[in-house]
Amino acid sequence: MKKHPKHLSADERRAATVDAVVELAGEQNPSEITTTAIAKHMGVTQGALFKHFPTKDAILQAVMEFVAERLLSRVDKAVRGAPTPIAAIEAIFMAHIEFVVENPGVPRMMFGELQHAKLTAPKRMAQTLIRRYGERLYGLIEEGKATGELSASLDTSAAATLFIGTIQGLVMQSMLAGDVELVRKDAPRVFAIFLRGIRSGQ
Amino acid sequence: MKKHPKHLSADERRAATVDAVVELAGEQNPSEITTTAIAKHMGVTQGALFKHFPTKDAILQAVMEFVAERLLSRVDKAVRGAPTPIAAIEAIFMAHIEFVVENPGVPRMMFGELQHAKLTAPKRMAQTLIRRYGERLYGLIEEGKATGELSASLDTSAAATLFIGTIQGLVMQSMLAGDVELVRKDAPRVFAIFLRGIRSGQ
DNA sequence: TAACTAAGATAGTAATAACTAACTTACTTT
DNA sequence: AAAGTAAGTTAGTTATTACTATCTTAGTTA
Repeated sequence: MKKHPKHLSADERRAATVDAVVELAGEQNPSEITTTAIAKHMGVTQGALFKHFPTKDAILQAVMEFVAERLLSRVDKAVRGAPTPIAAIEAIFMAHIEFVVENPGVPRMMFGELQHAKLTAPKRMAQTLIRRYGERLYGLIEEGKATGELSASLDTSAAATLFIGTIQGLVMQSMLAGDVELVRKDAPRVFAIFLRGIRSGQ
Repeated sequence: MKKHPKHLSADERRAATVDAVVELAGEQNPSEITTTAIAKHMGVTQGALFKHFPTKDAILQAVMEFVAERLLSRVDKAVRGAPTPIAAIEAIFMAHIEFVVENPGVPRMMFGELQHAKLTAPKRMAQTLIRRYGERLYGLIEEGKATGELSASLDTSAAATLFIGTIQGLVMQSMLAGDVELVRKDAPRVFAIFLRGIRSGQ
């Protein structure tokens, strides 16, 4: 509910819709976000949404696509600026945390989508995102083992799982406390323990 | 849909209702579990549920109470049988994983409840459970630091957060793969990394 | 400026949700 | 065995959901 130019182009309206969903997901249970709520949040009637999306699922899919693109591009950027595998892993971690703090609705939506029994379009998007994310992690960890920075006996896929879980745990804490900023403060402390678990014995 | 004695006592019917919800949560999105689905799963009409619970929220609250009791009693049992703090922490971890594998709907329900914007009764139950769980963890970690098993410089609350996140990450993996058994296999490998992160220098 | 098109509003529909009132069946108690 | 009660069924009500058909307005092009 920021600015209300009545008429937007189709592209702009679609982008505004995605933004609205991401914002709403930061305030309320993603599974309770109705098309009416989305429309109201953008200052438009509910029916107008269906001029730009054939179905609600298509809206959610567009959101997941947007999120995937944004997050992965940040991850790639973080990797590029890091001199060593460990530095890259830490950079990814912090970039991810920053993304979560800025868009607290995103992990909640992701988790919500994954819970669906049948394989909906947005759920498939979420799966693809995590898979691609995991692949990047896997590669970096293997690289770290090769350079000797990380323990040679490290279980790579277990480490990747723990990495994602570490972030997940922080998100959960923030949901419990109802305070997103808490994540930013706790992140380095939790990451330090994770790092100690994977780096080569001094 | 196992056995259908038409008439049960109120207590039995309430227990059967809780069981039904836990089972359903293992198969489908918890937020999509309707009172109709619950009733059908127990071989009873939908209206019958409201002879035993005033509202749907009351059903969910009863489920959370049941879950909290069950999980915490397992945790306490695991602690009692462990000789050292590290052994206790590992026992809790494995007991929790076992609980999750047996009741895959539980973590999904918990996470779903926490996502609600307003503080519903079941959400408060979930918060209390995690808080009490965290307190036990905190105490054990401090104990481990005192005995020298755990690194003296360890950040206790960060370690507790990571512990929960470690389980959360495993659950997420299982939801991605759609295979709960996977958790049981991966758990020891992931826990090993966590342990390496918290225990005292080699 | 007239004609056309794209975006939005209005006012619906059908499906499904939680919940309820009235009735019926099974069990218990004396 | 009669009477009372607890448990369950039937058939609703109201509210809300995603989605849609029809009309109106704003913006663009000839």
